[in-house]
Amino acid sequence: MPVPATITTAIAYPNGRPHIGHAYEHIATDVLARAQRLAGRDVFFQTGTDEHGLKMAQAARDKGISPRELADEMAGYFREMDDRLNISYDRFIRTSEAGHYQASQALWRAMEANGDLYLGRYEGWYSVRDEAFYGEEELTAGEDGQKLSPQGTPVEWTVEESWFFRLSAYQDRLLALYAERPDFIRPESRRNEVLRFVESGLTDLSVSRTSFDWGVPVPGSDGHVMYVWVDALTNYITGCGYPDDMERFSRYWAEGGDTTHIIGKDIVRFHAVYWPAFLMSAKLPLPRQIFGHGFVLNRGEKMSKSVGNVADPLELAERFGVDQLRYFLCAEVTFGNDGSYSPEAIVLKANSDLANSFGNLAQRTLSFIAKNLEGRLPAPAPAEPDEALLAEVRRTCAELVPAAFDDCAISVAIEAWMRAVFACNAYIDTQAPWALRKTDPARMEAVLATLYEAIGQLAIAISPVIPSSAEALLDQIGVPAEVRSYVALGSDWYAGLRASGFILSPPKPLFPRLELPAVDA
RNA sequence: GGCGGAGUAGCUCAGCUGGUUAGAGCAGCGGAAUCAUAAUCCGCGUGUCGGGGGUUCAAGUCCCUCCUCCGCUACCA
Repeated sequence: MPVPATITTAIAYPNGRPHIGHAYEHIATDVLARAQRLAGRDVFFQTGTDEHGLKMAQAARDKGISPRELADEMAGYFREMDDRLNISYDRFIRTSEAGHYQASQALWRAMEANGDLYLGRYEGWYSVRDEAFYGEEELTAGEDGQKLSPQGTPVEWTVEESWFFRLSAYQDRLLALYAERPDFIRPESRRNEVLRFVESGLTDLSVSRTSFDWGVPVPGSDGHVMYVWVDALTNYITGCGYPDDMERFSRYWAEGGDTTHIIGKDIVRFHAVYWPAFLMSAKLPLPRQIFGHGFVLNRGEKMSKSVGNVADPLELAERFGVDQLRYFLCAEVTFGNDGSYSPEAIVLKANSDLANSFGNLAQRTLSFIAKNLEGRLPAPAPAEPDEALLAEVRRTCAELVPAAFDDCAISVAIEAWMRAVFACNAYIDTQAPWALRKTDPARMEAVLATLYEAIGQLAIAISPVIPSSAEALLDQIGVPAEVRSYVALGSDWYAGLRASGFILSPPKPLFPRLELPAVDA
């Protein structure tokens, strides 16, 4: 029995509404989680929102509401996005939950007990108006010689009492970890950056703030709240039961367990350096892998509010379809690299792969059966080409695709799947059942039976990416729920289904062809 | 500045530790077929593998150098 798999997105910082980048991360993670479930794993998939910190406090103040009110509102948008995009999370965690405060404080105490926390002073250029510290190199000089923040507000040298985490003590252990487990940080390029960063020397980390109070209180230290990353990272173990439900914890956050954090490349350091150091300090197990994915760019350009090219994922889903959007992002973007999106690209990809290749394969096969056999399932009589096709499809669906998903190589899995779809279309053209209809009805049935089975396998294989479409197709062709998994792909459901007297209803197209968008500026 | 990555067909990219005539998808052109969502199938690429130099029997694949782009270079998250 394989060990349980814990898989997480980063928790989103909800000082604004979700954008396509959040959607991308959640979709990709969902695909990986669904693939693990199909592989028979016990999966715990967590996502959520990271609600503390200065920016949230500021955003709330700007809107004239409390941070908690803002968090409630924003968390709702994120959850709505996840639900709309068919994200199969098991837990949507919010860092403002009471249980999370307990977990964060328990982690804090554990680090403190290990001697890694000490009270010190944080000094730097502080802007009262921004409520933020800035580095010397970020400052500009005003007219009168006054130093100014990047926002143009005056800064002054300020000393603030702060708790520090003895990160410097973990340099060697972290380097040993990276050396021992080359796959701890992926992809390779991110690993190199982290290695270089840690090799260059680590300084202790300021882990508390006194300048605002929207955060988890530091236990036994009035006026201090935890640095937001300390409590944000803790979300992963909160969701696994820490510290109260250690039975659950031992299942989903075990030593030698299989935890994967899917995160954006911009926050790799927090996950690959701070987080394992915190866990080592608290004597808790480490995740197995940190995967830093790339960004989705709008026509090759970074999205920003000021440019006004921020894509609303729900709008895209509404316009093109949830599965079409999911498929596009997974197929078009090599996981780990940046990718580019445009309405034309979505339409092109969805039409060519889903509507024309796979959807039409199903449609032409199923409608042929519905018309010519009145929906009765055709009798198999495997000849060489049939066996060759099924062998290829089975190898793709039961081996290649799951292996690629397991390796977080989402687009590779889809490419393999597409090759099998192409093979089916080539097969149907070569065998030409429409010609066999008059010349050799038995052979025609054998061809159709082969295709029927192949289509079922293909639908199961791709279901993590396009879950609702795959499910609709599998329902349509009567594939029993219990064989819809990678582990059951070898089972002969077709014979049983046929013996049961299943009648195929006339199919309707699975993926409507999308129209190329009118020039939308 | 330091460190790292990338520059391969019109477009998006694959090419692991160097080895047969450099590949895939999309787009384009030609043909076939007509079961199907005018979808499908077959065929078609003389690409200076960013420029230059070098190592080697052999380099997209290693070394040097130059050009361009990107990332990291710690306390906003």
